[in-house]
Amino acid sequence: MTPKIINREEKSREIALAALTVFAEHGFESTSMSQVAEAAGIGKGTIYEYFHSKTDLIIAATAAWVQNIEEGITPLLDSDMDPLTRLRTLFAASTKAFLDDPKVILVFLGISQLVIKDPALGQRFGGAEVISAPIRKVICSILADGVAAGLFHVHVLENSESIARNLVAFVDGIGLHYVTNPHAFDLAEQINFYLEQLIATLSVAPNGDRSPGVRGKRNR
Amino acid sequence: MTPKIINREEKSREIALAALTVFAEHGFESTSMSQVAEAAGIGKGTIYEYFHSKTDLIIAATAAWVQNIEEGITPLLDSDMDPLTRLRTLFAASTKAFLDDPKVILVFLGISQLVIKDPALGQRFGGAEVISAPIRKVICSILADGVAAGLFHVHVLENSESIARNLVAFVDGIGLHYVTNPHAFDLAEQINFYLEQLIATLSVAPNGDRSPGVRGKRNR
Amino acid sequence: MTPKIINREEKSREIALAALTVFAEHGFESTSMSQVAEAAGIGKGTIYEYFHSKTDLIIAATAAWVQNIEEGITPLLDSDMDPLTRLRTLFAASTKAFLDDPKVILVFLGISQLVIKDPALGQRFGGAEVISAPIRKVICSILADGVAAGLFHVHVLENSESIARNLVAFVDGIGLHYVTNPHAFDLAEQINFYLEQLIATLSVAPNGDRSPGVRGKRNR
Amino acid sequence: MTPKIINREEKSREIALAALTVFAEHGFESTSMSQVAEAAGIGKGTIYEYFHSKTDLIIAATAAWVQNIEEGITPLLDSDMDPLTRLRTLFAASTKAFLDDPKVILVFLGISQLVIKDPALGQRFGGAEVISAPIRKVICSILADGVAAGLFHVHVLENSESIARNLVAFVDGIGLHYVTNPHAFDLAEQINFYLEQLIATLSVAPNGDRSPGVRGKRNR
DNA sequence: CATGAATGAGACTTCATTCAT
DNA sequence: GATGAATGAAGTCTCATTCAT
Repeated sequence: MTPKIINREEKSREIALAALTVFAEHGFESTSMSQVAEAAGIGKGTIYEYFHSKTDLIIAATAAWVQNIEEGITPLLDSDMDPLTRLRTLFAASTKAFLDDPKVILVFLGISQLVIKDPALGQRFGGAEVISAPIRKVICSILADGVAAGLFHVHVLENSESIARNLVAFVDGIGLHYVTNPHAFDLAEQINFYLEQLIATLSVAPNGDRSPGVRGKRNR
Repeated sequence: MTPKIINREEKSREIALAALTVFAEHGFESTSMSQVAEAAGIGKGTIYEYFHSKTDLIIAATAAWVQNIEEGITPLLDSDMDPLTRLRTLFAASTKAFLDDPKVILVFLGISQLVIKDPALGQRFGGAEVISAPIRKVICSILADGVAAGLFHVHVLENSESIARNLVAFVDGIGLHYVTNPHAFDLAEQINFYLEQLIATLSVAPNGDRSPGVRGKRNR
Repeated sequence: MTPKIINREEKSREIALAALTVFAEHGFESTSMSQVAEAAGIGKGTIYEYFHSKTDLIIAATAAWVQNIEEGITPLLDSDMDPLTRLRTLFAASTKAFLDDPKVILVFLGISQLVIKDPALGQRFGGAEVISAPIRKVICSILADGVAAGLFHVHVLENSESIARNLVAFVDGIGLHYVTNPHAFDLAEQINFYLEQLIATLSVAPNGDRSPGVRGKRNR
Repeated sequence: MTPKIINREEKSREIALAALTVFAEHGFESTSMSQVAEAAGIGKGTIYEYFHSKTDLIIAATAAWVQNIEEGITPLLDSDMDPLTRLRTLFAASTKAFLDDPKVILVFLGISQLVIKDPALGQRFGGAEVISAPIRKVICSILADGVAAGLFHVHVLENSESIARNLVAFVDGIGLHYVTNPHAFDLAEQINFYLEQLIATLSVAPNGDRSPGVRGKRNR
């Protein structure tokens, strides 16, 4: 009469997070549902009470991952720090994330492979577009604040979406290269190089000269 | 009685190229050795005469892929085109490669996952470092020529390795995002935006002012 | 505080009938207890309050099915129609049942398989013997009436059990063939052919000649 | 260079026959592929080299079964025995088959369930229609010979297909009832009763009177 | 050298049954 | 009594790899 009360929402998230951990450790295809179950501390069959298939599980795991990222960077959204510092903090965080747990990108690769192989899944899930959305949003916000503060050139505004998208793509790309051969180069240095180069491009030159880069789209 | 004379080298490459094709179509883990054999027009067991394991095969396939890329871009190395045109041509080619056959990146993802999961493999193989080497070399060459031609600032020289590495990482990153959701943005436009922004940063400003971006590394 | 008063008998039958429906739709082994629970509008665990196992459930479902049949044909038992009409009506009903809901035979197949696999179950349950009992009883009754009315030869009486058994077996057999390939033949026509042939055999010939068929058992 | 030469046809049949044995023992759904493999003396995976799925396997097993039956009864086709003896021999054989190995009908039930659940399979496979074809053919042949020999009434000819179909259906039906509860009745006696009744109906009466049963179809 | 038949470990998934609430 | 969350055994099927020919 009093059925066991379970918060399905919460338990789903628990399982998804556990899955995230093991997917990040061994990759999606190489991780068995048994491993996920063990990591979640539940029985194998229980997973299927919450997720219809392994594919559904990685989608949820990815969503949980995105949410984690989002929660981590949200403070940068409404900060009273100056935009440059916020941008550098954001990058430092991304760098640290890669250095601390380089394999998380395996989750990204896993979902990417699924989406590439089954485009219908991409339609349903959104792909990297969805994953990168929160961080792109923060970047755009910072750029807008920078323009408002007179730090960045006004033309930055009209290109902020593209700038943010490229920035995120770069970080993912360099991160992927890094985990593939961590001894080849210094990740932090490389990201920092990109960042300072970008900031220089965005900034209003001290002498008032307009940095031309941000109007690149018109040069096609 | 006359033993069949076989050029192991050549046949290995044939198989590797066939493997490249199917890996690019379905992904590494989702491709069976049978499919590879069929694509290569040989028996399943024969593959094992040339490669010790499936992992060895994707390594060879990746190497063949890199060689393909290398051959495709070598003309840009010793071209008499001006550096800017060569740079734009190089980017245009990369863009075209992604647009024409987006799934090739599955090969890259496959080898990356292997390397990430088994770092020892990374040591032996080199990871993305090796894959991107030829293209980075070409970029560095173009940059050097640009500096020599007075188009790029001299400080570009000391950072050309980093510039090239970031550039390649960006293209891989944006390409990965693209194949994951081709409807989200215009790949060519996005890559072009990055390129022109970069060129602006590298170029000697008309007024002789030094573009500050290329010295980013000093700002750490 | 007042314990809910539940008529176990009645609820058992409700569940059994719900089970009958889904077993008839998908077959016994292919139907999950969840589906039964859903069809019955109760919780999965509740089934086990009334039935010890899935096997017990199909036994009960079969019994309920038999009872349904029984109730459907009982009117033919004490009818004032003449025996021939009653016989034809009975056959027409059987034919209609097969044509209307061919899959019900899945229940029969399911229970048969169980019984065959576990003969002990057969001992406990009775198998097709029990299922066909009511209809055989009606047939025997009709035959007796027919003899009494002078329509059927008196020798029919001593063989009525065998006649009824063969008749039921035939209908099951032809029905099974039918559901297996409904396009192969016309079920109604085929059953009708059997029926009229049988009636001819049973009937007292107009000229008073004895139909020899009903004495077949003596010819062994 | 000299690949192992395997007669796929023959090995397929071997496996199918082994499958037939175990399916007949435990039923289709209750038999695991491991059991089939063990019965066939091969590895589990080997089955899938010859059959695409478990469903394909039971189709092949059924076909092999039909072929066995066919081979067993073919001698009756061109026999110089008189038609009545041939008919009785055929029935005796069927009876013996059921008594010797009652569970074979499980194969029939298994395939029937599959076909009922997936009508498309029925289209592809033919259902009971195909299984019973050879035996119906023999029956029709015997009936024709009987008419030619003046034993059976000429009207038998025009109904021989229906007679054969009903006959087979009856045997299947009574066999199914029998295996479900072998203690309920005497199978041989019951089949014999049907047979002699049928023969009586078909036969030309000694006094030249036409047996009316064979014209049943006209009585609708 | 070349082949493909054979294999068995292991993957995903289903489901009858139990039991705490 | 009633429930449904939890489970693990078991099932079907895949596939990298081996090896006799």
